[in-house]
Amino acid sequence: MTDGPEGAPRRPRLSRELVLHAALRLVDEQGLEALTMRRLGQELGRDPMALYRYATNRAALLDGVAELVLAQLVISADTPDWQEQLRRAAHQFRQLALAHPNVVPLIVTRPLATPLALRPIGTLRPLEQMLELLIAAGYPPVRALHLYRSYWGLLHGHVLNELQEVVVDPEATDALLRLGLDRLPPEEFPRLRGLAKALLAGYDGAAALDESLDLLLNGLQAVEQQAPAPGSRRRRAAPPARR
Amino acid sequence: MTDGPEGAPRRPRLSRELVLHAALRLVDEQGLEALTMRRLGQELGRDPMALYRYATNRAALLDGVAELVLAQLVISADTPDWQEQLRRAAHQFRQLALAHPNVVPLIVTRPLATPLALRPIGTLRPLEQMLELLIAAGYPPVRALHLYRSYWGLLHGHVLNELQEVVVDPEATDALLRLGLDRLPPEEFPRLRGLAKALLAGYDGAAALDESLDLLLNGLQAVEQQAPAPGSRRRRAAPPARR
DNA sequence: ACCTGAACACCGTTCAAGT
DNA sequence: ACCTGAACACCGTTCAAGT
Repeated sequence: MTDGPEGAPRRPRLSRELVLHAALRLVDEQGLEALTMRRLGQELGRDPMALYRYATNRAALLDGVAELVLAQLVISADTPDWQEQLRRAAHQFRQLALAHPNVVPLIVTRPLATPLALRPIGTLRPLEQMLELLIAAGYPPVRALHLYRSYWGLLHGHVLNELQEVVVDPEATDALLRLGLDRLPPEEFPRLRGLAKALLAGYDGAAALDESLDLLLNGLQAVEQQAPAPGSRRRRAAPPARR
Repeated sequence: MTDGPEGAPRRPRLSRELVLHAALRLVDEQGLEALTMRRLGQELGRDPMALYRYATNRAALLDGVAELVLAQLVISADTPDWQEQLRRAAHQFRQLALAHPNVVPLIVTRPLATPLALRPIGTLRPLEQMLELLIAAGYPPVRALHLYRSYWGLLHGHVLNELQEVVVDPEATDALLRLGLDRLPPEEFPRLRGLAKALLAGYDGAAALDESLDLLLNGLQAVEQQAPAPGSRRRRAAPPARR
């Protein structure tokens, strides 16, 4: 830690944290494919082989980056209003995705490669916290698990949707979009072409996320009313703050 | 088929279709990272450089593979019951995902790299068809677009969820899962550890998808009832065939 | 004009050789 | 015992040299 009294400059002692933060920076700034052992080593002023002390693999490096972002998500269970808590976590997740768009493919995709119990611990913590939250709200554990899956699927689906709307150069959007649409045969794509204006208008991601959450929470409530209700105060699911 | 009267064996004339089908097979059988220009060339008995006639890029190859799968999805608009149609398309999409799990990362991820109007045409066709379907059902075009996004996000979220549950070796699942769960500190992960049985029990993907669709369609109906309704017959959104 | 394949500038990872 | 870096077996893509 003391970095060595007269250690070479720009060569702080490595650590897993330091390596992963450098990896995240590389991904944020230059995209996923810029994250190679060799470039990361160079970024840190080390022999690329040194990195294998902190990640057994390039795959482990990717997992680590995803974990670094996901671990910032906190779902606290010690709150009276669990629905509001889910809503806040959802918007927090959305902000993380917008802040690290290049990491989103990792977040949604890496779990496909690893059985749940073997995933990086930082990605399991939000799951545990959400289970705790829902169980504290009165849901039986198995039902809490199901609800967690719906919620998580919703979040993944949403950010994938929203990030598709982001265009690198908003200046060129108009021309680019029209160019692209003009490429489509009019007789086969009348509807899509007709929606050019709406597509250009873009997408209010926060509002769309709230709408999806409304659906989920309202749907839950509907189910509760005709089935054994999961305790906790009965409360409208509609969000308090709409735009 | 005829393979050329006396063409060299194993060297049928190339075409974009043939190249992409070979690429898909490679991905299905050996995973995404097995799809390289060189291995694909070898698979086809050609110089890898020959492939550049049919795909300008490895990225274009990836897009082509995703398109090949997605283009199998058909949303026909000429049916009386549009909700049932959405439901069928959703299950069709699920089946495609299960049939080509290695392609799913491409399907959910590649659109992030390309503006909508410039995507492979085969991936835009389902969008156009769904817009047609919803507009025929009475939705204003812009609303149809929003609904499409929710629906699409739901599908992506669902298959990502479901594919996480697939375990390569179901024989070893039990041991592996317990091993993994035991790795987690009990005091920090009591809920997750307590759900071991439920996690082992697996996941009824078709049922979960239907539940999500119920939520979406019921939620839609709820909105309609308090806003200008989108024409078309009023009908319960609950699915006809449940398990 | 078209096609081929040598060459370039990279990769991840292993492992022998050094200390 | 630890670390280093040479070496291996790959990559995608360019482009000059052939036809």
